[in-house]
Amino acid sequence: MQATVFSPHDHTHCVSSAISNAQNLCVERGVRLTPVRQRVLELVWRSHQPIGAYELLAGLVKEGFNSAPPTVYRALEFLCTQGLLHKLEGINAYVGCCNPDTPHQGHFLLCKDCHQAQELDSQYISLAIKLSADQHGFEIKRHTIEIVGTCQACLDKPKKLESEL
Amino acid sequence: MQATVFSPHDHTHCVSSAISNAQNLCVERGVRLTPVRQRVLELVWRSHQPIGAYELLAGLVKEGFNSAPPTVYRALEFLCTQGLLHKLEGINAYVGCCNPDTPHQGHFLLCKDCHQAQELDSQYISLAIKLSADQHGFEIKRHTIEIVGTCQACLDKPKKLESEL
DNA sequence: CATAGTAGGTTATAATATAACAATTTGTCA
DNA sequence: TGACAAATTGTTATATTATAACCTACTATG
Repeated sequence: MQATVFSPHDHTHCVSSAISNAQNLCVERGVRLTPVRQRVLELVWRSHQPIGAYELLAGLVKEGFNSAPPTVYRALEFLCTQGLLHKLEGINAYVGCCNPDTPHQGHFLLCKDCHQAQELDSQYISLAIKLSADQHGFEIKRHTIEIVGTCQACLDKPKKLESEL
Repeated sequence: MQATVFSPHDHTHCVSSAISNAQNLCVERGVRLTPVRQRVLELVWRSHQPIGAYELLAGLVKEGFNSAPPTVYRALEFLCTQGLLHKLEGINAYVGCCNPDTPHQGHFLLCKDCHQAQELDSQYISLAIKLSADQHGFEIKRHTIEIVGTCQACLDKPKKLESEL
């Protein structure tokens, strides 16, 4: 089985490579990965789960950044526009994009037990969507695919007892 | 081309048949389509676009129903649970389900010009999603598919002049 | 170093959603 | 029927998510 966010891995490495990748991309594109933006990106990547705007804001505050919502929302907007993050609409939370070099739409598996999000890259899903849209003469701008359920790791865990629920 | 919400049609008919269908379904299932619930369902169906909770609430108030948010959110929860409505997560709005008899997940085309939502029933999309999930040993509970773009009708309209934008 | 454009600071508020508890209605069965 | 349990709705308050508007500061470039 391939490595996923659901399986154990060295997450520190994920974070640092995501940041240096983002730095390179921003230079190439002539856009600025300012301190706030980079910090938000790091905070998202450090989180083992999709993370909400206000939780990110709390993280920024701890490090002396401005504490007003627009700060974090502006950074998030920039990062999403650059394809460095994806927003999960179903839960109002953000996750790092694994492959920001090639612009694409996020497809996600969201585990309702461990709350982790695995980004998919399925040509089949994209194709099926394109076919359906074409049948309706519909021109696609972007799409949101969020699949909620239980990941392999959580399925393998022993079931919780009633008393623990 | 098949009839869609994007093409002209007698919407009054859509509303009344949706309501009577809902009434039958609720009887069959032994659940109660109370006045508030039915009114919310009607308001959603009457709207030619996906409609938000607070706009629905305003509609309820006009007719003497209670004006507090829980009123409408409870009705929406009931209607979504019964599969009579779908929620569009990307825009926090609700649309009537065209086929509530057979429980299913909604797949939607959302036109960013006319703001109408067309529900799809694509086996290909469902299958592609199932395949991807299976590859990851992921057990699907539900999924959200929202495709944003421009519908056929809006593509056919003459482009707006700069001055009109 | 002027200046235009971009980014960030600050205050206020809008929009969306839920918690908690009380009151009422409905179904059911002794 | 009348009493009780369960479901529904009313009510108040508040939590959560997001943006508007306006001002200040930084940055790149000629």
